[in-house]
Amino acid sequence: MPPLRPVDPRASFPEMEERVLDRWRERAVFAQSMHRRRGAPQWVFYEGPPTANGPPGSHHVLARVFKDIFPRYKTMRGFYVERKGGWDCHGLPVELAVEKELGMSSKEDIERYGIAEFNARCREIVLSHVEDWSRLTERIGHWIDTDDAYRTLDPGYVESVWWALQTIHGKGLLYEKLKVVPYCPRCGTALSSHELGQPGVYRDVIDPSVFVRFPVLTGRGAVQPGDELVCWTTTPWTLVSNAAVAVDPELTYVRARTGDGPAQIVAEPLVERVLGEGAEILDRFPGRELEGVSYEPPFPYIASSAYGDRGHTVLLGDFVTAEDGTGLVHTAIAFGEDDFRLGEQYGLTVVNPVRPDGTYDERIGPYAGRKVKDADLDLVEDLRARGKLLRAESYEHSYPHCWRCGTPLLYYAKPSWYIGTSLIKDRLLAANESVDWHPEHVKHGRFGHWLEGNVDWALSRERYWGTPLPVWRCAAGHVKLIGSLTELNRLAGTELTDPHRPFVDEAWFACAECGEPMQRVKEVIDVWFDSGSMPFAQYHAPHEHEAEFEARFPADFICEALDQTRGWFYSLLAVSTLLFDRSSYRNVVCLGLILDEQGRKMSKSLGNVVAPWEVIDRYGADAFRWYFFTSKQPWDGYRFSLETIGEAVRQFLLQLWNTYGFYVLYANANGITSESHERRDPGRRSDLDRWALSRLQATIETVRERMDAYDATSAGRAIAAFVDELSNWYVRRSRRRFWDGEEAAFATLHESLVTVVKLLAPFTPFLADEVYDNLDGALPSVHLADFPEPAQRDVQLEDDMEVARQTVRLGLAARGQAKLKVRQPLGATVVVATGRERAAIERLQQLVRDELNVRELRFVSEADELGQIEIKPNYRTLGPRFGKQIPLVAAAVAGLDPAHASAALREGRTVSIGIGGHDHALSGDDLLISMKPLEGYQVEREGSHAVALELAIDGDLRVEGWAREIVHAVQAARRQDGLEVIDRIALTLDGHPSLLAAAREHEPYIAGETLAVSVAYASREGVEPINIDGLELRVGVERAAR
RNA sequence: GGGCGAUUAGCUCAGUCGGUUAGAGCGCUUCUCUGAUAAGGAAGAGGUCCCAGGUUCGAGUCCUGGAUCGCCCA
Repeated sequence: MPPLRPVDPRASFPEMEERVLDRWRERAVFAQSMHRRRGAPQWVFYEGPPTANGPPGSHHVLARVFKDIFPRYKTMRGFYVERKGGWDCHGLPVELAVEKELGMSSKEDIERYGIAEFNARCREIVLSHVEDWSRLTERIGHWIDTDDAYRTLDPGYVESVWWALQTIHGKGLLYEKLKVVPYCPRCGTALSSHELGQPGVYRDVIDPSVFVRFPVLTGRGAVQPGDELVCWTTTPWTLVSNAAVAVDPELTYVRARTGDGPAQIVAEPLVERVLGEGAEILDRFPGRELEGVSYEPPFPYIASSAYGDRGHTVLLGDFVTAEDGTGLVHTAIAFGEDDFRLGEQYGLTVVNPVRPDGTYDERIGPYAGRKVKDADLDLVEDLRARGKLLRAESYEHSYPHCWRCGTPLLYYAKPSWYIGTSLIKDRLLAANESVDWHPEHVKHGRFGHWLEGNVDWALSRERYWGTPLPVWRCAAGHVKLIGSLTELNRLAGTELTDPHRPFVDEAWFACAECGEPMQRVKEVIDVWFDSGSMPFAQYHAPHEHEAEFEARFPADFICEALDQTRGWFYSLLAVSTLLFDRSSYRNVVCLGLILDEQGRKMSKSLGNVVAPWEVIDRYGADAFRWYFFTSKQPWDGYRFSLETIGEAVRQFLLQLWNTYGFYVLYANANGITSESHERRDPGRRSDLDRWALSRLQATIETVRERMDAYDATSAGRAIAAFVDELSNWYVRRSRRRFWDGEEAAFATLHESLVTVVKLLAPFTPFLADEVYDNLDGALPSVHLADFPEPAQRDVQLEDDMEVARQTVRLGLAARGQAKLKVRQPLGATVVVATGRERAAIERLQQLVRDELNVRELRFVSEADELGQIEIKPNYRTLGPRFGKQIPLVAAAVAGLDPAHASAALREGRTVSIGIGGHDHALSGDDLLISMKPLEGYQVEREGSHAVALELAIDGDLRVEGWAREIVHAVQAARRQDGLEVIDRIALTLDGHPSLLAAAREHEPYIAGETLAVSVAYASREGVEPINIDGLELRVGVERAAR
């Protein structure tokens, strides 16, 4: 068995990781990890497809490492976890990039250029950054199969989506309808509600706020012809198509006059705000009395009759409020959802004088051809010139913009295709009940509320690069849904292999009902429907591989950023509920935003973006991963900078690395190999060994339990806590045993390290594999190992050790207070402890003595020797028992004689107190004993436990202290001379006779500690002396033959 | 305007079922240990647990209202 690879304590993690990557490639570790689990129970992961038309950022690293850790964990737990990648290929972002590249600004440009050519370019550019993505994905250790990734543009994928729509249509849930939709005039298409949910859609903008006078033509009740209705709007461009005015039937309105102008109608609560102070109220009446009043519209371009009988009259609406405006709402039925509903209710005809490109059509006279938003100010001036304007102000509010091109959206009535998701709202809610959300509050909070308010899914987009809506229609309006290319080719007699536009648009066939030609409608579909269809479409199901789909539906686990609540989380749930009446996922982990150190969003304009490669090149992928997993719960978001990653490295990765390096150094020095451990004798393990292994078992339990609950944060922190105990207690207290080559110690540390790296493998796959490969190597990689199973713990020993460590803490604190360095031995430490605590410290007293450097440990159970006892009530037990009488109990306890009471409790008796004329017995659980230190001792205490140091130092102790100082000086000299830790030396000492005498007295000790094969007392003139207690010592160290 | 979340030391974060004197790491000061360590240990400085009410014997924790920040929606 060859010696272990030496470990460089200053190794570069990035370089180490590159070597591990090479090894993975060489040994095909990812493929093997899958292969070994073939046939095992499946654990299903779905990849939410990213769009690879830009380089990946740090937030993508976050998503990818969380998508990696749980599949790795489940694989090690024995599951078969297929990791099929995926790419989102269609959609407006891609089209926009191409438009930009080709210098286009409208749909006409695209059609002039040619849809075939345009789409061909989209196809090329959509995966333009797939190389960047793959490189980063591999480098951060995200194991996902990008070779077999699904792509939403593949004909098979599209066919599956067609099948889904055909099925949904078969259930009567697909329909076309005129509705007011948020519409981007630049992109020429409507946006779905979840597109409105994209970040950056709502922005604060300043719009005109105008109060317009509508002269009454036909009065009613108190309202006279010549009076004016005062209406308010922030979209002056819609005034040209004013169709009606809406009022609240229940609200009180007034007819009021200021100065000698005409009487004006406004809602009563708004009189002052609209008309100013001093308006004279002439009449007062409920809104319903205004119904039927007719008025002169603000612009003459569209005649009242065009809207029908109720055109340009007052109507009653349930959406009118008196919160702002005037209480009279200008209604343009083509440009507002409320307006549109009102129009439907009163049977108004929709008149839409705005063209799809956002310009007025020829009906709007002088404004024809102008972009509507740009006409706002001119329209206001027009009103002013004609005396129709009461007041114009500006108004700041948040307004939606196109999520890709930033154009302000118009609310605009147009025909669109919808899926009737609101009809299955109850089923969506039921499906959500079956999902475990992390964090939990999303389920009934953000996501649940979103489902409660479900509206029909606006599915169609009048664009080019997308899954074509598979709807064919004849002149008579008969509709046929196509579910596959085969079906289409059979009907149309074509041989299409690409389902995209424009080719698919040319396929036509005769209507089965009327024989007329059926043509495809022009729309493509919302890309979110594509990604929501991935559970089956990634396998081309149900057209083929249906078994694969069924075996991998639903997913056990998905993970995306929180902004996918209304994106992929919704589209997945909606599609699977529509088709299969169940959720397509069981567990979701949501991820938060990545902010900079100051808590600001990372953005190019602020220059605070941390690029993934910066982190990887400096600290490595494991550091990046470890930070994301353990710094906080992922959904809370991150305050992120290079420095915080550096801290993660120092805090954890280096600590583990050094512990590992320590093992290798001394294992090699002592000829210990992995095989040595196979014949180890567990019976010879010390308490410390068994403690470390018991803590290891506890860690395994915690890690498994937390990982099963999708809580990588707590699991990772548990590993870190164990590594800290291992390094700072186990190794620290066991060093001599490693120097001496004691096999039980090597076996223990070996088992601990190998097990830790198995626990760690899903977290920091590179470091874990590097350590595993060197220390164990039974398998080609740690990632092929089974996850550790917890074994029996020794809880008693763990508790005892905790008490011993507490004693050490107190003792060191006492030394610190007394300003006595640890190298100076002391005669005795007096420990106050009783019962279990005393037994624990006695059991582990060797450890305590060594760590505190005292010769003797004495116990007293009476704290009086060291300090005064105090007794306090234990509220946790007494509170529930006494309730409101607690203050009386506290007073009674304060009145007890502490020494007497503590003696009684120690003997297992109870203490009696009288409350309200009754005696109550208090047991040891009900009272907490602590101590106040006495003068004259250096006492540190914590609860019922105290440690006192005997400060007297006699000659013997002094000399031993000097001997230890000499050892320290020799070690420093060794290090300064660059000796290896296992080099033997010839030692020469020179200096003050007292020190030399001390050295002679303790020569075997000094020689043993410093690996000196000889000790000479001779002149070392010329060597810089060192000072021990004011005495000089000169140390000479020479390497000796071994 | 509504929904969800957050607010604890200079910074990053823990804080269990409501229970005694609210913790850790980083940074700072002083000391210390070192035969792996860029590490470790001890002490010090550093807190209005966002604010105000309420429930309770007892509130960082539960309730109500408010403030600020973030996200999502309108």
